[in-house]
Amino acid sequence: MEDLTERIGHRVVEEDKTADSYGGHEGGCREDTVVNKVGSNLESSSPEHRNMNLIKQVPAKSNQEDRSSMEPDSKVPSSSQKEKDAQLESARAEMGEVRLENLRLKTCLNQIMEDYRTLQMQFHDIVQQEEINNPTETENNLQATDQETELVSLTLGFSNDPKKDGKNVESSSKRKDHRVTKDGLSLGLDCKLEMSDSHTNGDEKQSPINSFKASKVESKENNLLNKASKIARSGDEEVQQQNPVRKARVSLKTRCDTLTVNDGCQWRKYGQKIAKGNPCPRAYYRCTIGPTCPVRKQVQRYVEDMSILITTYEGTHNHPLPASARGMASTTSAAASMLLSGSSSNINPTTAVDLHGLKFYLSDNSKSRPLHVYNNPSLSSSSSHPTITLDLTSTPSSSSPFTRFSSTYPQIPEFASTSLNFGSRETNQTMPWRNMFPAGYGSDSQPYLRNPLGMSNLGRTQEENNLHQSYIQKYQSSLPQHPLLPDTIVAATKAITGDPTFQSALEAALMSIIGTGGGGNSGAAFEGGNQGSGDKFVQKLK
DNA sequence: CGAATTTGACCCGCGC
DNA sequence: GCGCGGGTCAAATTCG
Repeated sequence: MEDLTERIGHRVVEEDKTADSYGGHEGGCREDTVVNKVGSNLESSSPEHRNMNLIKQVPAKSNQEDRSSMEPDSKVPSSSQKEKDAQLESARAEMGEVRLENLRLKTCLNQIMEDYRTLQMQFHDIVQQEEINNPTETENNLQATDQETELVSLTLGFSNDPKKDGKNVESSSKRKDHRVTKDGLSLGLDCKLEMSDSHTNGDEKQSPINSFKASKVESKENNLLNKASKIARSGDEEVQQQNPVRKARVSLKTRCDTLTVNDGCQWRKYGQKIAKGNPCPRAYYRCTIGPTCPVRKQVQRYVEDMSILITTYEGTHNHPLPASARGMASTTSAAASMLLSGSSSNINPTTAVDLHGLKFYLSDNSKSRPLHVYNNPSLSSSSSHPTITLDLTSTPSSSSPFTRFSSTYPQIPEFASTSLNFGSRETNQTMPWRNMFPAGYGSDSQPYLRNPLGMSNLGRTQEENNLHQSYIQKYQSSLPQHPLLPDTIVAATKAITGDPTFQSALEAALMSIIGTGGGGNSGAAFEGGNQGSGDKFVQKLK
């Protein structure tokens, strides 16, 4: 457990290296494909990787020479010919290894997909059974039995709120769990918030499904949440009144020349505002895929680097998402789940782990404010909006705001927040997610952010969570300990990774970012030939 | 002409 | 209580 992040970091780097050599589409690429992929990677690769790619090119090229040029000279081999032969031999051996590796990857991927489908079917069975058992959903069902609560275990919650008493936590978690049971995999963080909202607004008779349909009113209700919470009530509601629901936000920092990153969703702009401290206006968007979708996003240029776009997502989609948007949705909801449950674990608030270039910053967010409070005073900071920031820019360490965050945080603890920095020092140029949001990026064909499990932790059933846990444990036990990490880091990492929500968030984020060939994404290789990375990574995870 | 965007007004929370 | 700033609304405008 303790070195999960270390291992993941290790693997990401290793993956980065191997990705080029395996090239991989769908786990079964041919050698010429390797050459093509490698070639296409050259522009974006770092010098190290370029070299590696060139090395890997040799076998494939020589494979053709093998047939065409080798035969005539075979009877009178010169010294140079011997060298060539030796090269060819080694190349062949290497290719054989690659073939085997591809085969293994293929098998592994198929296995994972099979497991996933099985799980999905099991989940649907459970949902259907429950619907049969409880044909009419009423508020009574919201007071589900403990058994049912155990069946669908979610790690999200607001237990980090010191004011919240146990009773409220329990009752709210029951409602949340129930909601997820009924609504399926796509639900996440804000579904729970919505439940709380509707509950707060006295909409207790509304079933989760009905609340879905009737959620036209919901956005209004969200707006009026605080107003409504002022109305005197009894019991849980009174407690809730004292503990306004915190809406988690997920910020993405990306380099992007366009007005907004294309995340696969349809957005309608509903407002724009010049915020203090940033000459660039902040735009407000609402998801329009579902007419009642509560998801919103804010888009603003980063004041210190106008080429960086900060996109802040809030809420969870309450409708089926296009494939191109699923990865992002699962990543953001997983990150949000990590954020909301993060402070419940004993995390050193200054924990920052830099693992082979993949940096993770986690902090206690009990008083969290958006990280960009440091970097961009113009963005909002509200204690009711804990924010997790995923930095997908390639900012070097010297100018990385997150590096500054890491160093300045202890002096300004109230600005606690959580960030995952995917912009790394050494490997920025080659990280597979680096080009996630290039300018002018196609709208519906994004191969990025595929989650091979097709879900985040948010919508998991107990069985799925169990599988997930064993998956993580198996994965962890198969890896060596990192000898270089200081004990403090290891201890901090242990604390962090001990949080199952972190695990799932990390898994979802990495998986979706790296992408796989599964889940209807057949043939859609990651841009820049990193599909092989995903396959290999999946195999290693397995 | 309908949909999307723009933009000024308004509401609300927070700090002083 | 007041002012400030973030967020949202909705009428006006633009776009396809």
